[in-house]
Amino acid sequence: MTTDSFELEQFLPYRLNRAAEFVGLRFAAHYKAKYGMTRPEWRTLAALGSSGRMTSKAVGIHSSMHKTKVSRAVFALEQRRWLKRSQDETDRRLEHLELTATGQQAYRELIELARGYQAELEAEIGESGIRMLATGLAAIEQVIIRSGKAKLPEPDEA
Amino acid sequence: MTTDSFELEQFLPYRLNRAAEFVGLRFAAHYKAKYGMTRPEWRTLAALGSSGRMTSKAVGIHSSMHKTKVSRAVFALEQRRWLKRSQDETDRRLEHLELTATGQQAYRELIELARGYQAELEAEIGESGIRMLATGLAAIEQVIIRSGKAKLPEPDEA
DNA sequence: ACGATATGGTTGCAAATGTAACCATCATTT
DNA sequence: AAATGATGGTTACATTTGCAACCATATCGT
Repeated sequence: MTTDSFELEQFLPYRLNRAAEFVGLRFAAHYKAKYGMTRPEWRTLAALGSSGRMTSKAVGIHSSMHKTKVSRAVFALEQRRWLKRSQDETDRRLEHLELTATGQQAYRELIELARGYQAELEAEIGESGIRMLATGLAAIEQVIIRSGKAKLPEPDEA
Repeated sequence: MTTDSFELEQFLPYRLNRAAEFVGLRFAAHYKAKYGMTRPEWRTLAALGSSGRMTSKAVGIHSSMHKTKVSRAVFALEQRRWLKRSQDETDRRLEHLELTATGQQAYRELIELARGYQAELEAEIGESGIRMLATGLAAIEQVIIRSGKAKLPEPDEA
């Protein structure tokens, strides 16, 4: 009986993925063209830029990225002299990351780009569309948090 | 002036991507565990299962996948004897794809899985959340279509 | 009818990613 | 204080991906 129609077009995971991919790639094209940076790098920069000095682990939590992605992004940004590491004195396992002056400059430019893109999106999607989307996403975020993949970064700390 | 706060948490591409990843991976875990199949394979199966005989290119359009992804997925499904190809008689460049009996059986099971998961999601997210999300996604889909990445498959044809 | 161009589809190669194992350090137990 | 186990972070390896070049066939312009 339940053998009737199934349309990919109506399937939520599919729709979400397609929308995310479209919206994400279009933005990535901007910073990739302008700064040759990858998404993990952009996210790392954004995390450090907005929340300041923090560890790799904290970056991962802030930006929902796996250890290894963060590790490689940090390495790349370090090469570029956009960030510097410093060992924690009391716990020598962890190192604190911080944007350099150049890094902060790049951050400022990048968030301008991001704001511009978000505005562009809002114009295309329409105000009510955006509001609804945001509400729906918030609901999913709740599910994510409940599911244990929580983040919610307090002003400092993981 | 515009140098004030920027939070990744509020950035639409980021939020969309995280939600899509969460929702998508959780579903993928189901069919990966049960059938050892990849997402491109699942999408291909879904496209062929719901719309019947069509070409690789059409599959790509139906499921928003790049040529190469489709090509590889088709190959995998063929190995598994879930689909068979047949040359078009009048245009020998293209080949038509069709699910075998086994493939159709797998399809039926898979869409049961998908329906179950979608129901689960709706329960977690809540009815109003789902409605809003769907509306927001529809708005984005309009943008995608206008942007030239259209799909909109007529009963047959690319 | 012939060269240029386009189209469906595959493949080679480089880059991105995920997984698991790993290293070093810290915490806990005894 | 030694053994056990956790934790932050990196790395090796296999898999997945994207891009561009490619092959074969078809179409278009002349």
